[in-house]
Amino acid sequence: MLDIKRLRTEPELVAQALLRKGVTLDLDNFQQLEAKRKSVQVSSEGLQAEKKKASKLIGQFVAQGLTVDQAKEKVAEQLKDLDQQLAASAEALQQVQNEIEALMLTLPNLPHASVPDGKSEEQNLEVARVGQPRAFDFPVLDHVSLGERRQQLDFESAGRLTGSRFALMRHEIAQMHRALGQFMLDLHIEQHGYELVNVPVIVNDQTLYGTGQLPKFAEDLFRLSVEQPYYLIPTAEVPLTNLLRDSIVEPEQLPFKFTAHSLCFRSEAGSYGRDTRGMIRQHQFEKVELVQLVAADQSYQALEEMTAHAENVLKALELPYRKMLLCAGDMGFAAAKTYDLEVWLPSQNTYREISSCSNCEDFQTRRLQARVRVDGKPQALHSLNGSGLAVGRTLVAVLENYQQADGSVLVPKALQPYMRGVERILAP
RNA sequence: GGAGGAGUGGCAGAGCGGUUGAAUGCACCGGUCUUGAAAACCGGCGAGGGUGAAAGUCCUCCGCGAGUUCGAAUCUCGCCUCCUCCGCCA
Repeated sequence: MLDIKRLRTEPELVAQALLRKGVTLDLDNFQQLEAKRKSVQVSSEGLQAEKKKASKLIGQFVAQGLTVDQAKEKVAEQLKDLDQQLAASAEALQQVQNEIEALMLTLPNLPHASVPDGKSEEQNLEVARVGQPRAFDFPVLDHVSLGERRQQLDFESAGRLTGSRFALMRHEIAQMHRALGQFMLDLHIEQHGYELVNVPVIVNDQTLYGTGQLPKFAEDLFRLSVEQPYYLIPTAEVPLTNLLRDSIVEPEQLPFKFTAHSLCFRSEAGSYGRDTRGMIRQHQFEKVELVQLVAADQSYQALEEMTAHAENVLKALELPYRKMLLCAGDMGFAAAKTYDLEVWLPSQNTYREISSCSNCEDFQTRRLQARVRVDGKPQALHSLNGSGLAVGRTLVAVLENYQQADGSVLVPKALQPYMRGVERILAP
């Protein structure tokens, strides 16, 4: 959530920044609401103060020896009509505040100054290109053909067991998938200094409000049909970032660096017809997530580091990729600055997103009340999240980039220790 | 699932209807003393929000939500979490 104080003090600036994200803020409406809120809140709190005083007065009289009825008699004049006014005033206040809150919840984070203008992914900026796409002297297969040829990728069974956009992996492909997750976790724990966390994949609505998935993006989530407001997580970012909710930490505890390997669930509403073939876009997938909670003045350095941590996975697996700086209009709701990593997919002859690393600044932590004590005063932390990496898409990239003419797939050197030394899978 | 018990500030722990945002201790910060440190002593020390140029001032918060009352940390109801015992279970 945006800082409402900023909206009050520099509304034009905020509106301009929002425009870069493609959001038009009705300033007149906002300022009207604010004016109303101010007057109603001042009078409401004034009435409340009056009532408190009167009640305390009764207490004093009783302490001096009057009976309760006598005491009430003495302040009856003051209390007259107060209740009615107060009730009306409190209700009015609640209503304006609800309206303002509802408005605030729809506003995305502001883009950082270093983020380029742009409406969609066409305006994203390529900032680095690493590795050379391999030249193939045979017709390349996509991962679906590679996997189905040996009955190790089975979308038909998954479709029967559940429905579309689910995958079933077997044997060597299932093993490689598992190995990838373990390999990534170890890298982040041992080389990059992250703490391993095993998170629940079901969370309540409050948690999803904290990171900004609710209320705006409810249709992207799977909600459980139980009495409680329980949802499947769309990413481990949700539980990891919420770990520091309602807490004030000491500066020396920073930075918090969490990693988790989890299942992720997305309803993918509104993406019918996109990436329908294969494992690129699934309702259920695995991801190794990186989350950092850092001091406000450290977050942009942390973003560079965290992106490098994700890149190190691709480098270790020797997968060609490029690093994109997202333009303002293509960024997510909570992000102030985002780098996407896109891996080369030979079958599509293009780069496809495999990681997204964002600095959310204090957009999430403000709601979460995740703070650090600086000079005795609580200050909102900055939160960052990044995929390190999406495991299913990494599997796709390995299968396709390491494929051989006979339909087999070489195992990347770095992955072999995680597959008991196996050097090749899907051999004919 | 059944039966009991408990949720108060960073922690421990009082308060169980009246000027209580909350005693006391520990921790923490500042000071006195000391060559220095420790001890001792003195003082300070929750969060969120409103208003104000500021000093200040006001509101809210004792797990969460309703209710009773002029007044609730204290009473009533519902929910959540944790602990103990029984049952079931991976």
